[in-house]
Amino acid sequence: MSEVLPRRAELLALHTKLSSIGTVTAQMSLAIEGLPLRLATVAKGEPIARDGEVVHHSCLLLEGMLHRTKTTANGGRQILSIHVPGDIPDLHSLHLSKMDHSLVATIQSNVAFIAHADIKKAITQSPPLNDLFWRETLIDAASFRAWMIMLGQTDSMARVSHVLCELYVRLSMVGRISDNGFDFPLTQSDLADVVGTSPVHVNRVLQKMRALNIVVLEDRRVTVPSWHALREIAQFEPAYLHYLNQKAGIERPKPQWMPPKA
Amino acid sequence: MSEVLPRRAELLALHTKLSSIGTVTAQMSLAIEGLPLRLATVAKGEPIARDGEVVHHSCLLLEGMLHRTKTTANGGRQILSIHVPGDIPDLHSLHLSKMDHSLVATIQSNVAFIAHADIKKAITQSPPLNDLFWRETLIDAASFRAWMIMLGQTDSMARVSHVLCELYVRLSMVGRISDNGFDFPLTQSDLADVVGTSPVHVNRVLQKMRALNIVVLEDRRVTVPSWHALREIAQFEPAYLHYLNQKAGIERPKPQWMPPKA
DNA sequence: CGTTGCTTTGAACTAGCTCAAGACCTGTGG
DNA sequence: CCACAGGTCTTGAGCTAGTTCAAAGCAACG
Repeated sequence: MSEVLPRRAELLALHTKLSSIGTVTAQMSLAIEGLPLRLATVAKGEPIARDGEVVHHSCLLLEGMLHRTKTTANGGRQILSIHVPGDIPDLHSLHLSKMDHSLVATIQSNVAFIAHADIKKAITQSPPLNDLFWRETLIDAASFRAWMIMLGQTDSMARVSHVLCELYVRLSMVGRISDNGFDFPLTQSDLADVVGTSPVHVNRVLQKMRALNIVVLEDRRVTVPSWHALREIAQFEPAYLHYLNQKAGIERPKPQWMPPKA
Repeated sequence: MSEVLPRRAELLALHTKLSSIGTVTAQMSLAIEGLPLRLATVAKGEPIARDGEVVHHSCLLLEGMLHRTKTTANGGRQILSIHVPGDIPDLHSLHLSKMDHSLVATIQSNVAFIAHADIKKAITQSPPLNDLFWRETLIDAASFRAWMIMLGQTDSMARVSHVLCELYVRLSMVGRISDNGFDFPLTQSDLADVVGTSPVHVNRVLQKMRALNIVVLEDRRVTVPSWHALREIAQFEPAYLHYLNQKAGIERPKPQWMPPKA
């Protein structure tokens, strides 16, 4: 991908992610290396940032899965996004420090907290890094737009397919796809709160997709026997993810990078 | 709002908008003043930027209304956002130059195009302006999240209410509310593509709301007899708009600023 | 006046919901 | 080793919010 790999192993996923959406020069790499990290492990279900809270750091996901969620006054819950290693799901808090939703660990995850002050110092020193981080938050927004379209315009099968397609592509960029599938820790109820339907209905949709051999969700793992069919049902067009590698996600996405064995 | 008013009349709405979401110093004001503008009038229905196109300028809305829209492969259409004077709806194209949706004039509108190169120069010279523009795009994203919640979790009456609440608040910030209402150029079909239901159903919802005297949409104009009731139905919480004036939108929002008579 | 675009109405239909119960699995404590 | 509790998945059956199709009413405009 890029010439300069980070010395710190924790930063590999971030580096891969940033390289997939922009150019990471040696100088930018250096600026990133210099960021003071506070490593932490977050247990499944634990909040990292709460709705309404004012935060002074952002959170880089190293390993595991996070999601953003908002509970409505009527007891509903909408999951707003799902995050994979290399993501900084609350980077927006840099300029919007009061959270308007919660960030939660989907499974036990390793994260690195980075103080806003340190990020600001780094991006002031490196304008290209400022722009790349900004771009990252803009792609985030593009993803919201894609989810709005899925929620507003498509039926439940297409919605489920869209979410799985997007995850497949994003996980493949950071080398988390194996055997045509990936670990998927959400319950069917959680998935219902992603796609805006009832858990019962999600169950029936998943059964149908399983029967059609399009996608199999079993034992917290998604297997995709037919990428073509899945993509077709979702009408999935990965352009909105704005990866530099144009072809990413149109054919069955190949893992772009392999994580080193622990 | 702020001490320093722009000398150029075109920039009033922008200045008001920026002041409502952040601090605009004299120096920032100067940097904005220096931006070369290309003024233009766009006819109703005309695209300003097309899905898939690569753009090299952004568009400041001076007067009128714009909306972002995406047409799906199955012939569906989702309206992603509605824009009021002072907005720069495609500011994101600064770092995401390939459009993943279209920007269209809802009615005949006056706009000012600003070249990306000029914006980049201005925000490089003024880091606070960089941050304020970034913040603007982040609030945009927050709005998408709010719409996702409305689409995923609420019934059609709440959806319609939400959209009207948000518009009411945002228009009030730039002084476009009069007689407890505002001009609303969307047809019922357009509104259906905002809230993700059929036009027929929007019609019935509007009739019900009219009967309950919550909101009256007639002759391209929205009148809100009961802000309290409207807000209640939408469960509208304007915190996500991240206005500095905390109270904006909780009580019936007062026009924050009055446009000068032409 | 005739066309065009928007709104309104009716009536049949359906995707997805709710409620409720049973099956299954995993971990915990006795 | 068993029993039980709690979470998840599955199934059935009746219900409802919203859809589709088609037609009619109503402006505004040339």
